[in-house]
Amino acid sequence: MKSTFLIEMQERGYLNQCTDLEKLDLLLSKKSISAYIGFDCTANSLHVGSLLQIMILRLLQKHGHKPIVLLGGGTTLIGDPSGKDSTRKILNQKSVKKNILGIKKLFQNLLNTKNKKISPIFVNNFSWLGKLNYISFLRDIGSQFTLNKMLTFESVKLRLEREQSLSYMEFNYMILQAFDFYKLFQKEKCVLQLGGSDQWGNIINGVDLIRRVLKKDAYGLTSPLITLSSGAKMGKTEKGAIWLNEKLFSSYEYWQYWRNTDDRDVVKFLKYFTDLDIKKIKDLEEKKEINELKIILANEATQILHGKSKALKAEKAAKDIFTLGKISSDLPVKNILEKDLVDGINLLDFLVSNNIMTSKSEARRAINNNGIKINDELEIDEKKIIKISDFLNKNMKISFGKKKHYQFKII
RNA sequence: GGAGGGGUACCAAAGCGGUCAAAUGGGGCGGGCUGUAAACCCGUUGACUUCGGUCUUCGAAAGUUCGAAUCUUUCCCCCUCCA
Repeated sequence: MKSTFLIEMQERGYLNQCTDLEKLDLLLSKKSISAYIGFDCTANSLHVGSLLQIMILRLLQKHGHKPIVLLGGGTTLIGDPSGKDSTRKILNQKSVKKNILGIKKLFQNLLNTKNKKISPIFVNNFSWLGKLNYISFLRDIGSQFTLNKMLTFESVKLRLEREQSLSYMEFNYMILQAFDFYKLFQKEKCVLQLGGSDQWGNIINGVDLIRRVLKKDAYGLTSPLITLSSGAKMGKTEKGAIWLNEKLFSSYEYWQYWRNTDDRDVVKFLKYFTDLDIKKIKDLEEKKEINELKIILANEATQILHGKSKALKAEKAAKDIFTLGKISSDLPVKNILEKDLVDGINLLDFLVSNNIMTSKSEARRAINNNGIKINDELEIDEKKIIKISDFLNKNMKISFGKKKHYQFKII
């Protein structure tokens, strides 16, 4: 391989399948190109499950290519059936719009927006899908797809085999995604679509469409599905997703997520989710002890998403809490109004309203299981009222279990 | 289109008139051990509660009954066999 982008893709283990690796390599080594990845807008933030795709966009920039971030404002209204064995609920336009704003904001930190040559282009496929004319779309694009072929795709086959219903609407998803690629090829000279391995079917449809209608070459490249050594899916703790948006998942929690990586996954994740180069990772692997590696992983990963100072703070907080066993001033802080504390706040309500627990029953259970600590002291009274006196120098720490710590400050 | 089997909590799966907020396993959460890991052990796992209970949940709706996840009817969905 000649192209530095593909070489690094391979080294890091991002490479799964390509429509034509040799030709693509030749093209990439000769000139700078535009490549796109589509993101579903089913929530107002992305979660760790999308992180690998984001890392690939970053890598693209690193090697001088231009990323296109396609926000699926149109396709999210339809719902991609790939990899799902049942129809998911359909969002309305308003929430999709809101989600797009949230997701777009994430990319500001994650991608290089300063260097004009490689700064990302954001597109929303609703801008063309939203005004399609049904008849002409069927004639121009629909005619290029045969049912015979469409029925052979994994996403379709799976549903049909299991006799799970697949609506006509969802069945069209792959055509819409193919059309996206076609549009971007025309509008932005985008010659490459990237995606997870579950997108393979959708991607080759786009490549085919471009070849057939425009008689031009375009390429598709997929990354492998990440599985954890424990067998679980990446990105979800069962309690909830690991969100990238700091409001949903604080930088401290994010740091902890990586710090708690399974031993067996650490090196793999260093390659996947940090900017450290491969040599450096090999070197670290030999020289550092596993827990040090985890800290490096947590620092690097947090830095990419939340910036260096947040990463350092998270590390410092972890050190204070776990190594020194003291209350840390570097935890993210939530402010509490002094006037709200005058009458005191019921602990159960406090835990729920600050998203530490999802229900009062859960909070009761946590207390009964010796899981709640206030300022590092076990709290066993579920009727406890939080008062100003629970704050030391206007600060209070609540811990749930050994790992989750929350800091509150009176203002 | 015909015949049979089935839809139970996050998942799998038992229950088949009251003792059922529903056995068991997996998963989750908390505790212990440890290295903030894995493995293992213990506890816990619908919501609200003045801790007496109350409310919602066994595909959907209606009904029988003092009482239904359990019986009846209709509907929806899945599986197997036949056409």
